[in-house]
Amino acid sequence: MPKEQALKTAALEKISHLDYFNIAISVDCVIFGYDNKELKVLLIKSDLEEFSGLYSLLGDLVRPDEDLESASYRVLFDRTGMEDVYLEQVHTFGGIGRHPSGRVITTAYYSLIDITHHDLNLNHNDLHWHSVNDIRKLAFDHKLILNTCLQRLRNQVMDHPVVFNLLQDKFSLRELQEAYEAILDTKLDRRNFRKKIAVKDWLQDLNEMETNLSHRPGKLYALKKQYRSVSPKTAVG
Amino acid sequence: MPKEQALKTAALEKISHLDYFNIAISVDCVIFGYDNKELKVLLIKSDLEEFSGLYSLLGDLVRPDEDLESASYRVLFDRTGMEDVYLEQVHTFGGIGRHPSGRVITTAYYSLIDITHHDLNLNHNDLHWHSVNDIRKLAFDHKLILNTCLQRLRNQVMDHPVVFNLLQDKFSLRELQEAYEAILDTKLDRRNFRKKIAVKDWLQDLNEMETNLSHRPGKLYALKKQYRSVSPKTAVG
DNA sequence: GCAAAAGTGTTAATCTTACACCCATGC
DNA sequence: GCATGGGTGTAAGATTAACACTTTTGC
Repeated sequence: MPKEQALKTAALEKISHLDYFNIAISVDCVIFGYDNKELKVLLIKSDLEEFSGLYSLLGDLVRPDEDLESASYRVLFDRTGMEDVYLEQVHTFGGIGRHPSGRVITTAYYSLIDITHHDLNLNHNDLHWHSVNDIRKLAFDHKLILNTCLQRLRNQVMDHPVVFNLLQDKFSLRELQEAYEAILDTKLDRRNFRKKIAVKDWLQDLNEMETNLSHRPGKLYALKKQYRSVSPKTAVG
Repeated sequence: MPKEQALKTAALEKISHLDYFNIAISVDCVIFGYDNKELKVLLIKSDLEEFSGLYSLLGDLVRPDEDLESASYRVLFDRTGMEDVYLEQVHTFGGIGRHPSGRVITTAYYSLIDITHHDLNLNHNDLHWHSVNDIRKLAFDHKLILNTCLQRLRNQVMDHPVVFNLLQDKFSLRELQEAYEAILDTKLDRRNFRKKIAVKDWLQDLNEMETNLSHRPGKLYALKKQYRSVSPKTAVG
């Protein structure tokens, strides 16, 4: 059994044997990526017997000396090697029976990362990117958590410059539109999309063009510096 | 010292002496009311020495056999005597130093109640309704929690039929508009407001009129039955 | 020259805002 | 009859949605 799984299971078993008044708190990260025109989520094979064969989100218990955001960044860094990623708290799930090893309340975060980033380094054989649309069943209540986070993401993309976190630094408007279409699971009109994005004034024209294409290349853009924020505006919904 | 305060303090002190790995989880309820054209929030004098003289939100530790919503409903019922109130989770606050007695992570809920309801029975001398606009400083990080919940409430009122939870069953459009104005802290145009509400089709015309007024009485309305929901749509933001 | 995608503007429909007059009631 | 708020419609402006043709590139 790989080292960090052993650690996690041990910690949870310890908790399930502590006195009745104990409640553990964890964070779970819904790590979204984007590839091949599909929205992906990073999952790991569940290490619990009850869920054998099922995948689960990446999470861990919160340590006494770290706040929730730090715990989420730690999970992200430990699993992906990436820092400075976009992360936002979504909801806390506290159902009594949600964890088979004992009472565990979990706070869900969603995160957006560039799946092609050089720093990305999946440190575990059982970590895989799954197409969000193909996911049927997950361990624990993680399908509900995923759905809740996906809904939140969809509610944000038109008002906040977050989709860019899924893309490389330079991108064309086509790539951007396809990312929006993957997230929203819908087709968008090209002209209207471009107008809508132009009005928001999020983009910097790089005066560069795409290369190595078998068709007319598009202009390349980057997100303006002032919008490249790791954390969202103060906790709101 | 009143009984339930003693209980809460005792529980927290116990936790602060348990081993380092312990984290307690609580819920805090931002209970909004509406009176005299002002948005109010129910607060209690803090029972902690560190915060003497300050008010705090109503909260309690989560018990091992109840989920987060149940804990919030319990706090609400114990403090106000009211059941079936509107309640919605907003955010979880987990900063390391946020509670002087030890590590306490708290999930914030906001709630809307009819301040004139017969069942309302504030069971404690130190419980008071405070105008949201007048609140400067609260115990713990409760000012931040209040602001976060207020922001969430403001984001919801135009899209979801929640304001009605602050009003009596029968209300005039003027009363409704004044409640919106109190929440949004802004003046609204009467004709435009009525059009906007009419389009949503939330209201049932009761064919009754206001009485005992020194001016022309308005029609009375009620929220249509299908919108009288205690819990919001499944956890989203 | 053909395939593929880039780039671009107009019109109709919808939604939002601003704004003013007459009416019903209690005193 | 006066004070107070109830009730109502319209026009201008802003936003959104639908829609098609020409251009550039690689092959």
